[in-house]
Amino acid sequence: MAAVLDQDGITAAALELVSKKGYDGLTMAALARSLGVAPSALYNHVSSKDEVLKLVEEDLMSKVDFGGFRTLPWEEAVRQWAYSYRGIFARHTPLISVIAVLPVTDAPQTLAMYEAVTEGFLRAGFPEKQIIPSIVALEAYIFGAAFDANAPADIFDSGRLADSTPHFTSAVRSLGPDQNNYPSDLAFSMGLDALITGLGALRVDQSG
Amino acid sequence: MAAVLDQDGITAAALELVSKKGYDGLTMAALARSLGVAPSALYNHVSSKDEVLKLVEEDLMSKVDFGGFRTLPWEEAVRQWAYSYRGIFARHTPLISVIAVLPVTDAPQTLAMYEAVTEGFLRAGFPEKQIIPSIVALEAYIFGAAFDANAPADIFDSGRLADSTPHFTSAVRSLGPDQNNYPSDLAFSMGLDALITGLGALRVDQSG
DNA sequence: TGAGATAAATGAACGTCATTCATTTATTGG
DNA sequence: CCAATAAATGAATGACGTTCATTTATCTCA
Repeated sequence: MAAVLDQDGITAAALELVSKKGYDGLTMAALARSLGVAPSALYNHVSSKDEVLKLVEEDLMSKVDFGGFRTLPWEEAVRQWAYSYRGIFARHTPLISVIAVLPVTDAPQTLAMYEAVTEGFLRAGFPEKQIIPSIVALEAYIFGAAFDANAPADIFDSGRLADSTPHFTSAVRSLGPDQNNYPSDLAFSMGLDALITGLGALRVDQSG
Repeated sequence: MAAVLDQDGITAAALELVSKKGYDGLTMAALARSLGVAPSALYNHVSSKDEVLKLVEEDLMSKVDFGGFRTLPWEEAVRQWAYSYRGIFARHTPLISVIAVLPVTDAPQTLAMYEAVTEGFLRAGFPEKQIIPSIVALEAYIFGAAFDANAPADIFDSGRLADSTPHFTSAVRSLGPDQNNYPSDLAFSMGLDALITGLGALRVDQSG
């Protein structure tokens, strides 16, 4: 029969659906409808909805910018990579629990990213043994920050319990004229700087 | 009618159910069964399954150990808090996407924690404006690390693509005798040290 | 050219969920 | 003691992922 469907098409349709309706709107039925096909037809090309999520994840990984590791100083490369990584997955947080536990074995785009990042760390003078833990630590931070990026502005509103949390409430108010001012971007920048400084100290050769 | 049910009982039953069957086993039907009640009866005490998750989350928050902020040097207090926080939520990752976006307004335990942590930061000499972003950054890292803690040991197995990712594959192998050795704990420790060092530098008065 | 073999799409069906609602049951307050 | 109320029931609903027997179209090869 004429192949109306393939994994690339499914991936593209899933991405478009997610961007329009969010992850709640990503159902097998909706996905099939957007492809003009019956839901059961999808199962000739993917084994489950989980596989659809993996396909989407791999596609997103290919969009993460790790090019700086070839051209920029290590600190700048990490920063560029981290911002790009967080920016992409902030809009795809439901995938994070999938990625964080997903073996890279069948994820070529993810592997390509790790290879480039590892090379960058080597060039920057990191001892081989420190590289994977450093990347893991950075990724943990990036994933956590991606969640944060979706928090509502009033997430730290202590409400009627403000009286019993005076120091916290005051610290929140100190952030800006708005009573509730969620500092997701500022926090990301601060923590990233701290990580870059702290991890950078592990380098043996600081010339990279 | 005799109140067989209340929010505390529901929370306790949900926690026990999760510890025995995981979050897949936490269904409204299973929860009701464990309480000897019909599923619909739950809705007299909680408005939705999401509220059950929020109740569980608050209960877990009360178990996070932030006592060090009253007694230990700032670095040690942060370390203790972070380890406790990660240890608890590593077994409850499905809650993380809920927490990260949940306003603290109706979460007294969470607020209590923030108040204590904020006080610790103040005592340690942090400028008020830096405190919330620092806590947010630490929390992002802790949440991301909680996901990591559940990764399988072979998550970095590059499989048949090992040849095309030589530096990465070698870096993974350098970690230990096991071919695939996932360094979740080591990574957490390294990143946490880096964050503590980097954020600690923001202090004005280093005596705390 | 024509006859399988095969890959792909269909539609009906299933089981699992969370959730709703009319009804029943037990307790409490006036 | 009665009425109001809080709480539990069981049946029903709709959404969802997934399966499967069946049909349909294309490809291969004699």
